Amino acid sequence: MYQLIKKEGFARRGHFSTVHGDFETPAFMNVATVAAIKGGLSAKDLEDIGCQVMLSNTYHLHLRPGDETVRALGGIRAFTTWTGPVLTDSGGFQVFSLAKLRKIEEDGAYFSSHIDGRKIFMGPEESMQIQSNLGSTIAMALDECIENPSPRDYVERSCARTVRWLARCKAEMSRLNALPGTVNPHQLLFGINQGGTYADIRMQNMREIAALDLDGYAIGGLAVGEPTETMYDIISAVEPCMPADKIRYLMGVGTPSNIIESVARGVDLFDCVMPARNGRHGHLFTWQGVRNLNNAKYELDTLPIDEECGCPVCRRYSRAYIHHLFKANEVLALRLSVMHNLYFYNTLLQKIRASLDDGNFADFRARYSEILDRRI
RNA sequence: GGGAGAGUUCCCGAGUGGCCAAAGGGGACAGACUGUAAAUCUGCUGGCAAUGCCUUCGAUGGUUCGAAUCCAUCCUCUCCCA
Repeated sequence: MYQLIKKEGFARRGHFSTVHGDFETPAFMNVATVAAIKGGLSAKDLEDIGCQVMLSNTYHLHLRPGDETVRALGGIRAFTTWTGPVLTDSGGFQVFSLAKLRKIEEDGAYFSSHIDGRKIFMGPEESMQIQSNLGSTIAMALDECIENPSPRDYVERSCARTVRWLARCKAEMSRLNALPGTVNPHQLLFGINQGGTYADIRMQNMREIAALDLDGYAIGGLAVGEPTETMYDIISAVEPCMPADKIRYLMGVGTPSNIIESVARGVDLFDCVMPARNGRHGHLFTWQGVRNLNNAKYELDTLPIDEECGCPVCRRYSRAYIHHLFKANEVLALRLSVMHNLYFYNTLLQKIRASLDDGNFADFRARYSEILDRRI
């Protein structure tokens, strides 16, 4: 499934093959939490902006429209018409982000639905069953994403429980894949490394889950409160413990610079809401840095968002026009901005891959890592 | 011609003697956002040598220790009756 093509330092150029199509790594997954990219983008739009993998969410789709409904409609891919690979997150991040609405016990997490308040239970088996119904290419194990910083004893107990959950996820996934009528009988399962900001816990946890021989491994629980340098240090500490022949996914990260720096530390796969959310809020990523198109200085600016960008938005519209759309509160502002930002992220990863192919990733990193996050 | 009412800081609008540089919206300006409870949230919006001072609530004059608030006149606008 994962094939390592080439290395430059710790950075890895690879290829990942699935029953729903292959993708090149390092790769960025475009986040469609509720089976739609917020801001008004469709599966067709994803094709137009260079998306390789779409990501959706177990918790959200379980609540609405319901995973049984998605299954009845042929699975998430048929439902959305996205024909490529799909990764579904397990609901583990909602254990973190909906902390005020949930309670964690050994069997799983109890939520109060953020939509109508009704009680939801999601344990490892339930998460796997929902993801099986969604029929994604890759399912994520149910974990607890712990906020940083957290007390060491809590992190140790939480990690131990997440490992127990992981074993249950693996068993349940095997059972579900073997059932007749399963939407995707070849559904893959990725495990998730946790351990907060404690390098030794992280490393020990990584060795434990590596022993389960899963289809891929994620680093979770980063970019949730700790300083960026701490995040980089944790990645570097965990990396030697990760199986070299398995894909590595850094969950929920990050800024363009975070991605370049994480590739440099051995990460293959990313996802982040930032390009979509910040785009909706007027922040546009460019090869010179980040522009806030809400700013008054763009009122009469006839240039495209990014003169170096070849996206459908930059080929046609001016900063002044999109600035106006934001001021006028038009949904087109969101759509155009998210489209540009996702194109930028997908292109960023494409350029990273090209630089690895050419053996000059170090040059690429030196040129862009600093400037892409700065505000202009 | 007769009667009633209204004019507040960029806009709408609250405020009827001190706690008022003046509530609350809107707009403007700026910031945040990292496995999406987010088309959201936060800050700011008279001036200054700034724990204070100055200018400001249609205009002018007055009452008062003190006026956006009370009185007089004027200006402008709205509504009703002729």
